[in-house]
Amino acid sequence: MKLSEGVEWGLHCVSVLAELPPGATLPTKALAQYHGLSETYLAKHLQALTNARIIESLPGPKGGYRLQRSPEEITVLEVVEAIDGREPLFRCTEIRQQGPLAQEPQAYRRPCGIHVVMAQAEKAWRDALREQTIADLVAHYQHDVAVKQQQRSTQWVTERMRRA
Amino acid sequence: MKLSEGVEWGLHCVSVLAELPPGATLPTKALAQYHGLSETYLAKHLQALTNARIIESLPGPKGGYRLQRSPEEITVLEVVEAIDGREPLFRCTEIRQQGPLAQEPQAYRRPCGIHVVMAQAEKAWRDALREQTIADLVAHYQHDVAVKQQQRSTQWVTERMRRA
DNA sequence: GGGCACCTACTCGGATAGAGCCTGTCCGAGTACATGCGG
DNA sequence: CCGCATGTACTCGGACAGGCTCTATCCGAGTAGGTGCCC
Repeated sequence: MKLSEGVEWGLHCVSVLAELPPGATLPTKALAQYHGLSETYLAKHLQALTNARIIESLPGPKGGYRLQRSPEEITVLEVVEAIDGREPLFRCTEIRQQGPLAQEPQAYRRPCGIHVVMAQAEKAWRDALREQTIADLVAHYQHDVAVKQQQRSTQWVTERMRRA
Repeated sequence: MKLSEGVEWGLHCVSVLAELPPGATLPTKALAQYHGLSETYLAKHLQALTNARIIESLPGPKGGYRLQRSPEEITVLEVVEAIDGREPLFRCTEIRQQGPLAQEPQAYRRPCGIHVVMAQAEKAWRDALREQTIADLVAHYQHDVAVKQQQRSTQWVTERMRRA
């Protein structure tokens, strides 16, 4: 089992969009070039982020993508779920109700113990992702990366962004 | 993303084996019938559990599977990793080092912030699974399921198990 | 000179093929017992 | 009657196809601006 690679792309791209001036947008082409990604495939994931109300798109020659909310209001979990889906990692198929020892359905009101354990672990995973926001990722980036490199990045983005 | 369905099978089967008398074994056929599963496909997962040193196999007509350690010493995480693999859910491909803004490799000594967040969440998930053992699952089962049903189950297994 | 209609270029959006992993299956290697024979 | 060799049935182990999701791509719908024409 592995997460979709698009999750990594989405988190990086949302982080880049978080550093844009208010209202400004950045087209798919620039976002793809920034990290050396496939433009067409990235477009698919940006579409998923749009459907999840995380980013919004402006069509047309001066169009592009920008955040729909402030970075503090977007959790990492939202981005992961938008791209990878909201279905649980572990899906209990209730095999305890199968086989020669199966009882009538009403005998299984108590949840399956294995299902409970897996759900608890999954909740811990989701909680950890929910505690971190895009703003935290940006702060981590600004703290770790050299100022000069950040200025290069800002200039590169500024040359390709479209103002509101 | 979803976990392999074999994880559910493996956890249920290991729980059944945990209730066997010491030294007794149960063949694949019985384990598959118990939950109404495909015998041949379940065999594949039991093989993975054998390679992971969780269960052990005795060949021959009186052969079968039994736990290699006591239920208290087998964590849920071990079973999950034995069947689903030990690779991390999120694999950072270091796309921050790609594109026109890439620096020399030595500039990336600090870990990627996104990678850190995903790894922390994954650790929370694994920790939660590591805290629970097969013995806990069995205890949950014995607490929730009616005694009469447990007796039916024990009898069914006893008729098909092989003594040491 | 000003306003308007048209055209072009660029962007996003959904629908369409290919690769890799999970699912499902089969047949062969090895073992314990039952059986029949020889002593 | 006892011991042994053989045959058989049953078990696990690894190698072999099919389906579905993720990966990757393309073309069409829509928009903003530029341009040329008309008033």
